[in-house]
Amino acid sequence: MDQAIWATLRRNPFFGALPEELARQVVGGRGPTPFAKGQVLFLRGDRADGFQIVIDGWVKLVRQTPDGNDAVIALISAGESLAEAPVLLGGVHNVSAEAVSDGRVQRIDASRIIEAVKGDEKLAYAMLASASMRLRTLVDQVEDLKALDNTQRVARFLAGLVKRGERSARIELPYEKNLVAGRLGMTPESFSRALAKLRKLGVTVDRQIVTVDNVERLRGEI
Amino acid sequence: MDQAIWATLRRNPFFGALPEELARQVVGGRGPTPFAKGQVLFLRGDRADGFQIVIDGWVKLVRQTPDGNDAVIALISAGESLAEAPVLLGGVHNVSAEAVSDGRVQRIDASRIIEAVKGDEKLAYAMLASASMRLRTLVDQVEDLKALDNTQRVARFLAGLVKRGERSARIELPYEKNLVAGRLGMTPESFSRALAKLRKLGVTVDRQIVTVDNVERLRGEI
DNA sequence: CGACGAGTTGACGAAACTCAAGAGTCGTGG
DNA sequence: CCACGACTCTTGAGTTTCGTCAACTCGTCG
Repeated sequence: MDQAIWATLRRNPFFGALPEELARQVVGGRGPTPFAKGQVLFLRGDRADGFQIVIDGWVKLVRQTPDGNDAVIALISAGESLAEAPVLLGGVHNVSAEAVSDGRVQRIDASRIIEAVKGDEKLAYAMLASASMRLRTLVDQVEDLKALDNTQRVARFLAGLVKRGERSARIELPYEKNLVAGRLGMTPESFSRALAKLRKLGVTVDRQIVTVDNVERLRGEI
Repeated sequence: MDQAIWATLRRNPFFGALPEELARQVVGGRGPTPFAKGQVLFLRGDRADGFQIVIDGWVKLVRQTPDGNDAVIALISAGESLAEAPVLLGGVHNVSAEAVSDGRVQRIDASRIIEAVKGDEKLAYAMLASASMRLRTLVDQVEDLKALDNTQRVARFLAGLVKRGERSARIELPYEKNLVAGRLGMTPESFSRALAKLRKLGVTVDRQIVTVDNVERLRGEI
C-alpha cells in the first residue's frame, strides 16, 4: 500500500491505536476508493456495513429536511472516519454522506473491525475516544446554534482555525464559503455579511484567505 | 441496596450490559447522593473522576456563554447517565451539570469502571451504544436548530413525546416550560407563542398538560 | 469573448428576541 | 380562611436579526 495513504490512515485515532501489523490486517489488501464531487457515499437509513476513512478530499454529513434544505452536521477531511458507531453497533446510518470535492476513502469491513476489537480492549477505547470527540464537536455546535448570533458564530469559527498561541493569523478557509455557511447554519449571504461586520474588528477577506489582526479581539467579541 | 434504586440503575444501557454480580461490584457499597434543585453537580472544566446515573429528578447539561445565556445541551432523567465519555477517557467535563429539581444520583468511581471495561469488551460496546445514542440526539438537535423554525421545533418536540401508534394524546410536559424552551433553543416567550400557534392544529395546553387531537396533523406540520 | 459559478451587496418581509405588563397558581403566614 | 408575595406563564409592542429575492461584480474556463 502506498506510503502516503498509510500515513493518513495512521492519523486516524482508531488506526493510531492499532498495532501496525493488526492494522494492515484489518485494512486487508483493498486500496482506496475514489469519489467525485457530489457523489453520495451513503444515505441515511442505509445499513452500515463498514466504515470509511477519508484519504483526500472532503465529505459532508448531512440531514435532508422535508423541504429540501440540508442541515450540515459535520465536514470530514483526511484522516477522519465516517460512521464508526453505527458500524460497530450493527445499525443504520443516521445521516447521509456526500462528497463536496473529489477524493478517496479507504473502506474497511465491519466484520474485520469487530474481530479486531474483540482481541484488544485498547481498540474499544479508541472507538470511544473517536465517538467522544464527535460528541464534543456536536455539543459545541449545539451551543453555538443556541446561544450565538450569526456574526458571533463566524467569529468563533475563525478563532477556532487560528493555531493556539498566535496573535494574528492568516487563515485559509478549508472549503468553499458556501459550505462554511452551511456548517455554521446560515445562508451564504448571511455569512458574507457576518464577515463584512467583522471587518471593523480587523478581519480582512480575500478570496479563500482570511487574515485576522488580533485574535484576542475576535475572541472578545464572542 | 434499595430494590427500586437498583431497578433504575439497571435501566441504564451501561448497567444493563453488565452481569448482575459485576454491576454490584462496580457500584460498590455506596448509596445514592441526594441533590437539591439548583445544585451544581459539576462544572465545565472539572476533572471527571467518576460518572453518575440519575435515580430521580432532572439534571440539565448546559454550556454557559460569556454573556450569561445558558445553552441547554441535554436534560437527563432517571436511568440516564452523565459524562460517560470524559470519565472513560480521563478528561475533563466539557459541559456543566445543574439539578433542575430535587433528586438523587448514584456516583460511580472511574477506576472501577475502567477496570470492568478492561475485563469485558461487551462493556465497551455498551458505552459506545450509550455515546452513540447521545450522538444521535445531538444530531437531531443540530438538524432541528438549523432547519426548523420555532413552531416546527415545538411541534416535533411534542410529537416525540407521543407514544408510537397513538392517534391523539395527552402529554405531560416532563419539566417546566422554561426548560423546554431552553432545550429547544428559544425563549420562554417564543415557546408560549409557538404553543399558541399550534392551537389551530388541535393542540390545547393546560398548565403542564398538553393534549394533541391528531398527531398526524402535528407531524405533517414539520 | 461569453457563459458560468461563486461571492457580495441592497431592499424587503418574516421570524424571533427584548422589554414590559398582566393573569393565574401556589405556598406561607397572619 | 384570606391576603400577600413569589413564581410561572402569557400577551402585547417595538426592535433586531435573519432569510429571501434580485441585481451586480469578479474570476475561471471553454
